[in-house]
Amino acid sequence: MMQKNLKRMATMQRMQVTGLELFYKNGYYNTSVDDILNKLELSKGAFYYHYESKEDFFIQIIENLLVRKVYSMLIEPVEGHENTSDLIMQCYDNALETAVHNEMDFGFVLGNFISEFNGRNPKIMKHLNDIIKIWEVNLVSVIQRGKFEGYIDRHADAEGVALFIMSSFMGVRTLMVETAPSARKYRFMSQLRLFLKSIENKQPAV
Amino acid sequence: MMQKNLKRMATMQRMQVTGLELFYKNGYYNTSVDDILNKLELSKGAFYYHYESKEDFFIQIIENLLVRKVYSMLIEPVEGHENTSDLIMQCYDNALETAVHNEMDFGFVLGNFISEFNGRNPKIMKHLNDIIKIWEVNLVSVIQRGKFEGYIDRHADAEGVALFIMSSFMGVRTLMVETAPSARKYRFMSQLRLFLKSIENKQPAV
DNA sequence: AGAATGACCGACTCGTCGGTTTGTAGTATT
DNA sequence: AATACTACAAACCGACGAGTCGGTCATTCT
Repeated sequence: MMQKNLKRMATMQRMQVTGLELFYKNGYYNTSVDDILNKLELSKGAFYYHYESKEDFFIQIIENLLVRKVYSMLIEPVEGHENTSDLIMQCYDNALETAVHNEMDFGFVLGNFISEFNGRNPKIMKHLNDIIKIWEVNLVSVIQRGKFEGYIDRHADAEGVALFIMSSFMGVRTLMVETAPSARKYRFMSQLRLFLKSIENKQPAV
Repeated sequence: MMQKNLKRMATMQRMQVTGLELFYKNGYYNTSVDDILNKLELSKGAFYYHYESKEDFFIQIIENLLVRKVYSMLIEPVEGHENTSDLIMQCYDNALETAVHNEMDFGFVLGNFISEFNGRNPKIMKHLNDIIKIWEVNLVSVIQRGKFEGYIDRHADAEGVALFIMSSFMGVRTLMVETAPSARKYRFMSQLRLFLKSIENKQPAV
């Protein structure tokens, strides 16, 4: 009976992975359940045996895949105890690198879905916003800690800095989709570095 | 015979204005031609008398409405000869204010459509990208001029700064859609001010 | 007045998509 | 061996949406 459950979960997992891939590529409303099923060579019956609806399916994708990916790509990497702005730089440099190679980076996936569901599906929006909040809260606390540990200027506004970083990151991803992603990444990172330098603590505790 | 043309253009204009409104609110693929027609109390026949297809209709909206709005909201306001960063601040402060009141601001409209059409409709993407390019080229040249006129540090990377401003603006609009738009606008503008201060010319020519 | 044309109506086609229902091969249970 | 349940398959339903088409009616031209 553990075997049973394993099979069930394997199929659901396959559906979710392919689902996220297609939803990301074509948009949620532009991807039919059949598109996903065809790719997996499964039938409608299989889908509605495991999920209540397309919406339910998508929410499970958010909870199972999106949340974890955002965690591992945008949250965990900045949680070390080294110099705060170095950590942030490395994290976002890395995240943008996946974008250059046209892979899914999950900060952008998030931004895409938010603009797709905003004002259209409050239920899904709530789940997406929860992820944004987790990201934001974490970034704020990382910056706060940077202040305590002497890396960041004590006068810096942690909420403001976090918002600015998140905004510029999500925005540059939109601008990288068509034109010279690699050059734009480089330019963007240079400016982000300047910005982070400007809020570093000038008289670090020795 | 001029009367004729006037009637034609009036109807087409009404369709486009309502079309943009609904496309913005619900997305392009999520808005049916009938939705627009019902709101205007017009029929399918009227629509396909004036436009070849839904796509043709949308492209005309871009050329007639979007381009001009971006011009008047994001390009013209920064073209004065006062202090460059002041002009930029005022322009984006103003653009975000419309966002706070849930109106259409056209930087965001642009970002929304880009993420909706990216990878799905190359033809429309081309038109949207053209607007982005116009915006970018203009912002770069404004910063260049700011350097010549002594407002901006000569060592600043104009392309980088422009990209950073555009990115952060488009990004913060996404983050303003659900949570505390007014507070986020304030925080964002503070950080933008800091960033612009950091590239101002420290020894202005007297 | 009669013909032509511009602007529009509304019914219809044809395809798509979310969701339902019925059936069934394999596996586990009793 | 009979039963029941899991994990699907396949056919189907109703809606909705883009685009078509024959027709209408007022205005303009001749």
